[in-house]
Parts: sequence; C-alpha cells; structure tokens
Amino acid sequence: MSSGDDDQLVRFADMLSAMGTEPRLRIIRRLLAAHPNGMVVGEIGADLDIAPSTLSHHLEKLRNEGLATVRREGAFLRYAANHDALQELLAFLYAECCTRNKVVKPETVTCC
Amino acid sequence: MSSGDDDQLVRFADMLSAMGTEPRLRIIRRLLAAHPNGMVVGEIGADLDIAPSTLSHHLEKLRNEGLATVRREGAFLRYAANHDALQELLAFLYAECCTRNKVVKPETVTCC
DNA sequence: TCGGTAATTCTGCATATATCGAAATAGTGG
DNA sequence: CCACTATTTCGATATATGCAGAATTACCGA
Repeated sequence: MSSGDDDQLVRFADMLSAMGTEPRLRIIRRLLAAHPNGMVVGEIGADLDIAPSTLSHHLEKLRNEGLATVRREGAFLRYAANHDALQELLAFLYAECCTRNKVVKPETVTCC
Repeated sequence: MSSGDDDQLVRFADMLSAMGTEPRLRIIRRLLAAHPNGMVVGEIGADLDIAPSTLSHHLEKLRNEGLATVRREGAFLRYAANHDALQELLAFLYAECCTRNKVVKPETVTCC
C-alpha cells in the first residue's frame, strides 16, 4: 500500500507537471472554458497561437497524463478536458492541504 | 488587465511546475503534514532521503515560487508550507475547473 | 484514386532541470 | 578563535523539455 501511495503521488506529480507550463495551462483553461464540447486542434492552435507540431506535443502530454481526452470527428480531432482526472487531482490537493489541518473536509469537494 | 491575467497564469503555471516533481511534491506533502510547525532542512532530508545539495535546490525552488517559507532558528533553517500561496492556487484551479461549469461555487473553497 | 486539408511524427537544436560530490559559508558552543 | 554542524553554492554531467520546420499519415469530397 505504501508503494501504491507512491504510485499515486508520482502520478499526481506528473499531472501537476503537465499543467505546470504556460502554454499547457492555457490549453487546459481553454478546454475547460469550452467544456463539455471540447475543441478541435486547429481551433485551439488558432486561438492560442501555437504552432501545430508544438501544440501536438502539448496535447500528447495532456493526453498521456490523463488530463485531456480525444475523439476523432472526421478529419478533425476533438480534445476535451478530463473531468475525472482533474477532480482526482483537486481532491488529492485538498486532502493533503486541508484534511491534515482540519480546516475543510475533502467531502465538501464535489466538483467538476 | 489582460496582461495581469497572463502574469497570474504564468505564476500559477510556475507553482504547478514546482509541485510537479516527485521529490518536491513529497516535500510539500511532508511540510503540510508538519504544518504549522514546519521542519528543519536536515529533518526533511533524513525523512525523505534526499542528498543535502539536491534538497537545497528543491527547497529553493519551492521558496522561489512562494510555496514554502523559511526562517532561521539558530544554526537551523526551518521551512514551512505557505498557506496563502496554496490557497490561491487551489482557488484558481477551482475557479477554472468549477465556476465555468457552474457545478460548485469557488466561494465554498475556504481552505488552508 | 486523386488532391486537399488536418494532425501527427520525425529531426534537430537550444534550453532547462535533476542530481550529487566537493568546497564554501553561516552559525554555535567551548 | 577554533572545531563542529547545518546548509548553501559551485561545478559537472545526464536527462528532459520546449520549440518549430519538414516529412508523413489520416481523412474527406469529388
């Protein structure tokens, strides 16, 4: 169980790292704003002015860390923010940050 | 104001990045568990088994991004998690993640 | 099947980060 | 002032990341 906790911690660290870059945080924010419809890659790129290959790498990272999901829509790929992953991450942060201080119970965090 | 928003976003990205590494997330978690007393550097290092110079770099990063504070205590340096910064970050994430979906109001986030 | 558009993968480069031993600095107690 | 401990800074290396032009693959409509 200790190693399970470790795995979780590493996973959350990876998620935080994936969000910890200006372009990617901007992408996530944009996807959240467009939720639940999501956005097509070209639309994101045009909106945030990111070169296609660069954008592709960023989206790949977000996908890999489970922060975004894709589905093909004909010639387009539509990306959406992943709900569940974000909720897990926020719940983790709240648990670590709040439960131990007994300020707010994580149960009140029913979000996303 | 748009550039102010940008600055904020960049700042949050930096904070997320600072947490987005296994050793540092572990450090933060440890500091939160020890809150509000904080911990002395050597104590953290012994606890998490991190080489002094490596640890020093990680702590510097956490300090720089405002996630941790230090104060000298004789020969020791005592680090503590920074409350306000973490709360700001969580509030930001909740705002982005929740307000736009109108699932939970960020006002309910009165944590840390 | 062909031409056009969408998106990714390949390639290369520049920069940033993680790591840690060794040396330097800050502080304490005798 | 000196020996001792705590922590940081220095130096060096390995690895990861960000970026973007060019080539490639995937899909659509005709």
